[in-house]
Amino acid sequence: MSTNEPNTELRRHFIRDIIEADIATGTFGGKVVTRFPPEPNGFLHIGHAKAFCLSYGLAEDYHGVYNLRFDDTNPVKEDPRFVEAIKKDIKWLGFDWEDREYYASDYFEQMYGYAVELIKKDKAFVDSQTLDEIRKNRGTIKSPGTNSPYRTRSIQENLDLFARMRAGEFEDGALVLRAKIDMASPNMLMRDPIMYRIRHARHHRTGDSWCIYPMYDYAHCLEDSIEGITHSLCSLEFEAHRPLYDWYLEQLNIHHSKQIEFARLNITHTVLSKRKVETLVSAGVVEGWDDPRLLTLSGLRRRGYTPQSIRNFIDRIGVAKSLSTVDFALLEHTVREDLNKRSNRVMAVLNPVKVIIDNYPADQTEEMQAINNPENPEAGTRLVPFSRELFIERDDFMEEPPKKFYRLAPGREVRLRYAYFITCTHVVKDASGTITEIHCTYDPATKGGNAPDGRKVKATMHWVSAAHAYDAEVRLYDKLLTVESTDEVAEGKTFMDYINPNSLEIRSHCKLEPSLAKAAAGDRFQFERLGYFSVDPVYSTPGRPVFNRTATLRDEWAKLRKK
RNA sequence: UGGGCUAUAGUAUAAUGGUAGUACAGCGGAUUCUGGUUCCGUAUGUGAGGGUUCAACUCCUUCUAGCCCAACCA
Repeated sequence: MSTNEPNTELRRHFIRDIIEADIATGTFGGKVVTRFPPEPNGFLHIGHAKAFCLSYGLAEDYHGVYNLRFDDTNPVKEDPRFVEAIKKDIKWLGFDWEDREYYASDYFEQMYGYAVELIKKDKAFVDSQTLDEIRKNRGTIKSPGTNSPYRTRSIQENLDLFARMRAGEFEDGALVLRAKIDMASPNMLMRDPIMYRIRHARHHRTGDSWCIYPMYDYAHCLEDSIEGITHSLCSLEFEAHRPLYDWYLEQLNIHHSKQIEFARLNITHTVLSKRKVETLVSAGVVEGWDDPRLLTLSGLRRRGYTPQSIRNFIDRIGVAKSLSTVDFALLEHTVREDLNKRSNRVMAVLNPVKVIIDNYPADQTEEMQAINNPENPEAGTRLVPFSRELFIERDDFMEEPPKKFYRLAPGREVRLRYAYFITCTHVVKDASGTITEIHCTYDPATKGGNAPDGRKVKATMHWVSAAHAYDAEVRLYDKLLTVESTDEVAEGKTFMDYINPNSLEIRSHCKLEPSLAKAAAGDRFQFERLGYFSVDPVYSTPGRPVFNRTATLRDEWAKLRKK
C-alpha cells in the first residue's frame, strides 16, 4: 500500500484531483512540494490564510514538504517588519516550515544568470524606450502592439548593456530588459514583457548590491523552479500569466512547476485586499493592522479567534475557481463552535442596573458554586460571591413586558443563575424616569437555583454582586461595513463611505465577577448569555484586563425582538 | 485582434453518464439552571435554448451573465 494513497476523508476539490493524477502518473516523481510566497509589504489576512492552509495542507496530506518564501523583488515596497509579522501569523495557525525559509532575493544572482542565458538565446533584449513609449507600443486589448526599435540589437550589445545596467551606469527607468516573445499576442502579458527594471533602492536583505530587480513574472517561476516546487498555487488573476510562467521555464529548460489558480476568499461586510486594509489603517479608521475589527490574522488573534476555528473555517469554505463571497456568519459559527467547547463560563454585566433584595440580610455574603464549563466537566467549578445588592443586565428587566419577554418584570419570579429565585416588587426611578433600582424579594428555599416545591421559572439570568464586582472596560465589535460587498458602493463613492459607525463600542464600566481580575492577555471566556470575550493584549495592564468581544452568542430573543 | 476563466438552494461547496448531497443562514419543534449548547423536522437548486443517450449537473452546440488582462506592482 502506497503512503500516497488518497485519503477519502479529505474534502474533495479540483486541486486534489490534479495532484492525485500527478502522483498516479509519476509526474514530479510522485512528490508534492508547495510554497506560500508572500510579499513582505503588509500583514496577512484570512484570505492569505486560505492560500497557505491550502498549499501547506496539501503538502501534508500527500506526505510532501512546504516552503515559506518571501517574494521580495520590489525593495521600495517591502519592509522587514512585515517579514516578522508574517512568520508569527503562519506559526500561530500551526504550520512549521522548519528550515525551509527562503527569500526571492537569495536567488538574484541565479536569476541574473538565467537572464544572461536568455539574452544569449536571443530571447531577451535591452530596451531603451521610455516608459511612455513602451506603454504606447504595447497596443491595446483589441489591437496588436508594435516592436520596439531596439528589439533587433545584437546579442553582444544586449549582453554589454545588461551588464552595465547591473553595474549601475544608468538612471532608474533608462533601460529595461525585456523578453522577446510576440508583440501581437492576444495575451497582453506575452507582448515582450519586462524582466528587469532599474531601481537604485536599498533592499532590506541585499542592501545596495543590486540596482536592477526582476519583475514578478520572470522571478516567480524561477523561484518555484529553483526550490523544486511541484504545484504552485495562486489566485485567479494569475491565470493569464500562466503562459508566460511556462514560457520562461521552457526557454530555460529547467524544473517546471505546475501553476494552478483558485478563487481568492471574499467575506461579507469586510474588505480583504491588502490595499483596502492599508487604506483603513493609514486613514485611521482602524487602530492598526491588528485592529480586532479587521480580518487580518493579527486582528483575529487579538479579537480572540482560535487558530483551530480559522482552520475549520477554511476547510469548510472549500476551493473552487468561481468568484465567491462567504457569509461572515460562517466564520462566526466556526469560532463559536470551537469556543463553546473550550472556554470557561463567567458572569459579567455589560449594561448594569442595580437589584436590591430587600429581604436578604444586609451584612451577609454567600459563596455560590458555579460550573465552569458544562461542555467539559473537567473544567470544574468555582465560587461566586452573592449579596443583597447585585447588578443585572438592564435589558433583562422590562416594566411592561411584551408577550415573548420572559425575563424579570414587576411581580414576576426569575432565577439568578446558581443563586436564588427572586421576585420583583417595585422599581425606583430618577427624575428623568430612568430606573435606578429594581427591588426584589428572594426565596431562601431556592438556594442554588432550584425550588424544593418543583415550581418553574421561565428565565435564568446572570448577575454580579455589587460589592464584589470588578469594574472593567469591554470593547464590543460589529461588522466593519454596512454593505455586504464593496461591489455595492454607489457611483462616485468608495468603500470608505460605508464604514459602520458602530463597529466599535467601548463600555467602560462593566461589572465582572471578581475571578476575572486575574485574567491575563489572550485568555478567553464565555460571558454567560452574552458572548465570547478575550483579554486584549494591548490595552490590558496587570490587574486591569480589557476585554474584546470575539463573538456574541446566538440570540433568539434578539431575533424575536426585531420582528 | 482580442485572449483567458467562471456559472449547482439565500451563501459556500459535492456529485467525474446512473437516487442532486453537505455545511452555514432561514423556518418549525424537543431538551435545557445560558432565549447558549444538543437533538429532530422542513422549504428552497443544476444560468437559458437545442442536441447525443435507455439515462445529462456531467458530453456536443448556440446563447446569456459575471470576473481577469493594456504597472518599469505582486
